[in-house]
Amino acid sequence: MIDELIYSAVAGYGLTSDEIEIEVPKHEGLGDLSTPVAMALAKKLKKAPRQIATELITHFDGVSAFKKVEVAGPGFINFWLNDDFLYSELKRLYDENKGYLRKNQGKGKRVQVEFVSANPTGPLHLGHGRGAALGNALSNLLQAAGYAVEREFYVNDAGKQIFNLGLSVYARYQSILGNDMEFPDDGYRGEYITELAEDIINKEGRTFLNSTFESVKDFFIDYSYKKMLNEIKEDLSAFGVNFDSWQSERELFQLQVVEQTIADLKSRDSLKEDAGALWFKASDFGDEKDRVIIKSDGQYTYFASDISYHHQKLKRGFQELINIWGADHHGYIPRMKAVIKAMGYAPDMLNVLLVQMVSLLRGGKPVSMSKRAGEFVTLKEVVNEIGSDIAKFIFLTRRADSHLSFDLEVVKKSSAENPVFYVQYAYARINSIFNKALQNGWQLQSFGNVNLSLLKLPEELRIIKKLLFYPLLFISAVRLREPHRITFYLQELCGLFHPYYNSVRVLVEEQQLASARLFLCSCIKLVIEECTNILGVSVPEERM
RNA sequence: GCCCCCUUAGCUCAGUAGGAUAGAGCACAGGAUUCCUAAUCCUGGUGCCAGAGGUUCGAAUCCUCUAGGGGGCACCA
Repeated sequence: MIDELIYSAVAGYGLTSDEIEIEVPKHEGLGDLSTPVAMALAKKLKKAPRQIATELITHFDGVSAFKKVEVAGPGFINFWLNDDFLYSELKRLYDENKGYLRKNQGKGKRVQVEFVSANPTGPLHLGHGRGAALGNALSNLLQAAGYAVEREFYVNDAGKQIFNLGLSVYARYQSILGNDMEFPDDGYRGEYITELAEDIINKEGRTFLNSTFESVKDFFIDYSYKKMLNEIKEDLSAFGVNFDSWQSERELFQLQVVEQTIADLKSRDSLKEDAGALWFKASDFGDEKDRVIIKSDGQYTYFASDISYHHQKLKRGFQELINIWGADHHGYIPRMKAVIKAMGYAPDMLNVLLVQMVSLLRGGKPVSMSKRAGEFVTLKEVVNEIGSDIAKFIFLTRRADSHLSFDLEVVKKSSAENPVFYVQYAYARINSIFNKALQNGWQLQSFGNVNLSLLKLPEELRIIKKLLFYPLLFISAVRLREPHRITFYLQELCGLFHPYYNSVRVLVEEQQLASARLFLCSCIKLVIEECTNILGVSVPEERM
């Protein structure tokens, strides 16, 4: 690999490869690759950066990969690659495929990615979809980088929200059957509550008409949340997002995990009693104040089971915990980190990625999304309307931590607003070239002695470099835990392919040249597949 | 009041382990199809990187303050 050549040259200066930045310069006149490492070393060595750079480049004398190595600007080292080197690397890319494209940064490290984890008190909304798309892509990305990834959905099937759900359905049930009762203030009001109530009427009739909620609550609660959870599973599955495990909150109580965690914290002297409640001394571990675990009425807070959930995650042996949360939970991070610290683990084992709000427009007008009021756009509706590929791609063309707004009408109507088509179309075109080639009697074995040095056009060399530099991009996407970088790369790659397709014919008369170009197309196809697999977006085999 | 995030072209957004002349798509205008898919391509220009200070060889990127937008500050979940 190219980066390794550079690493080895600088090795004598006591830098690890992590500290050596390699970048693709913004302008072509500045070389194919570049490193500012001499400038980084300047402080350390107390020497002028250009002087260091001038020394460094002597290491590249006679390295056949480089056509030219130059010191430029304040001390950049710019590299121009030999065409022959590009061709042989491209062959390696084709032969080794994923082995070439991926870098094993994880080395088997066990990472859990917990995402979505929506309360099963209603359907998934669009914001959940963003979390789902991100969690899914991030998991794929880390997996590709050699991490042992487990995807988990935490099911809040205990506590007050579930209770409210059951109560809401109960109230609706009663009122549909003519028993007028006041609807609970903090109840859920969506249409789906009525559907649940009607469901129960269809199955059980008027059985519960004169029962108090207390006497039938288990039935109403369990029926309702299980049904909602099922719908959530179906919606996610339709969205193309799957989990390895679903951790039930209830189970944590039943298996006494919560008690054990509290006992553990007690033994570490991290708890205190005050005003009849049990507190976690979060302020000892960097949080701004202490937090209640058991209320003075004896009830556990939500925080209690969350603590034990994370405790259990750590005990399960994960070396890194990634939580994808809505940005409205950001205030929760310090206390969770405090818990990790209190339990004797490094707080940076917990990595919380915040996903900002999604605001949805329809024809320029905002669509409101309040769950309680029952007016929200569900993930399902959006997926039905625009498809999961478009939805995912839009979510993944933004940084997680930036507010996102998109307009359903715009996204639907104007295909140009859907960059995913641009990518899919490139893929379909490549397939189409191959179909045509096969019809013409061309055979795959032709790659055996393909002569890549026929790929001399500037467009071709540009594409080859783009392909070969994918691993650099991959590394930084993994390091930063930012799948959206893959999305942008993909658009750039296709942005090179389409013009090429338009101006250069692949299946030319001259067999050797056609073969070389087909080879190039094959490599583009491999990389598109790799990227879209990570993003969780489909690519069409055939005509679009 | 305190805390977190955001502010980059008309719009939607990239670019931040400090690096060279800050990018893309859309929108707008004109053009391209005897030929592997026109959901494509080509040609047009746009920036007080919200503002002001600071740190240094170098700042959209780091620090401080200000303004605007969003979110959070429960013995709720």
